[in-house]
Amino acid sequence: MNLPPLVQSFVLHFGEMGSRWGINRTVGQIYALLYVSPEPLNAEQIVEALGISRSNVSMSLRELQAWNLVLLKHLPDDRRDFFTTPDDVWQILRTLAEERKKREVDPTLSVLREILMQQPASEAERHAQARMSEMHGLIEQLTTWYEDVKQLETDRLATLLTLGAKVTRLLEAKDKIVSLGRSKRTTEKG
Amino acid sequence: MNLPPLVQSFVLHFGEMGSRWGINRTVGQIYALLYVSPEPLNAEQIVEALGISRSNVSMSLRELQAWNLVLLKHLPDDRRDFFTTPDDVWQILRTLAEERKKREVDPTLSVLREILMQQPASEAERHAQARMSEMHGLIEQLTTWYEDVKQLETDRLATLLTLGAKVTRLLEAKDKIVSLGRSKRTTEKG
DNA sequence: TCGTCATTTCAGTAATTACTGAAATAACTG
DNA sequence: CAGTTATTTCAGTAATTACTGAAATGACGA
Repeated sequence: MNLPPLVQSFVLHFGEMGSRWGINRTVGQIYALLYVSPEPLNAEQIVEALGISRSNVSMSLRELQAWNLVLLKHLPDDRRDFFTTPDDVWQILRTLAEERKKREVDPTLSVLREILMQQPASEAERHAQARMSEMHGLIEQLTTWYEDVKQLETDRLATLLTLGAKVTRLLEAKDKIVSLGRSKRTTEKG
Repeated sequence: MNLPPLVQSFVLHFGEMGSRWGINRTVGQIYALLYVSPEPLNAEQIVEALGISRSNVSMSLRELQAWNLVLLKHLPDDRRDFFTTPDDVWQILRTLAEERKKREVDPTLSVLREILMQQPASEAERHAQARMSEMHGLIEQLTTWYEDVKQLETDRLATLLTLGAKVTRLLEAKDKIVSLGRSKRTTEKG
């Protein structure tokens, strides 16, 4: 591996993290490298930087493209492919969320729905379906929220995040008022 | 594998998904099985249900315990260990979020901080640091939000999710008012 | 059309990860 | 304490996944 020390630390870390996700070491490293590179890189440059085989780079780039995490660029009078990541980290986050949802959440939702359609043939199956239904409900609620916020432009999303707690406090205040009203009525009754 | 058909579908699906996460097939299957079981199960029951070795069950349960995804129970006059998952799916979600953060986000944050402390020795490193700093900022914003909302009780969290879009609409309304005010003032100046 | 360069494919192999069976440990009981 | 049962450990092996080098494909210009 042939990289400036700071870049190398970053690249190695992403390699290790890669295996902690579903993604593999090389894919993680290439992504990290592209992310910090000031210019788009071609396959040969990646080979040199990471010291891995040309074919491995080819396959890993293909995987990154499948994840939509990488942009393909071309320079005039040069028929090699150059790769970068989007500049905007919020955009990257969106892509990541979308792709993980597609791969990890959607299939589960559809399996759950399919199973919930079927007639339980025993008490055990009845109970299992009830549990799956709880899971299904939770996931639906989360994805509805996600579909909602993913539309937001970056600055609004940022505001929403910063607000996070404050919205909560507002809700708490509302709850207190409501419960005050309730206890007042209870008192009046008793 | 010796399970009612509906349960089996669910278990097999979780096994496959398992490998898509960092977790492995067996761990995923055991978790799914425990999740839908009406009663806590002991290791031997898991062996029979899934048709895997006793030692594999032992290791996989250990992993699930490391993730805090599983509860250990004891029956009176029985010294075997019985396992369940928490009843409350929201609690499960919280645990999952917390553990994934611990494993996937925190280490990255600390690597980023460490690198950002160092003096860049070249223009390439300077640029890399700038990129890492953007990433660091984004992750910090997300984790701050997360630390905030994870405190919420279940029903408040649910409300917050349901609200998601509406809060947004409120923000949009506020933006419009602000920008109206701004353009009015601009007009007055010109 | 041929030669060159860029990329992809893929069979073979290396590396890693998952799983098993046997033995060890641990926790109890008579 | 010896015997029984539950669990864990771990060396060996199976299975899976990652990676390589060589060959194939494709896309161009002469």
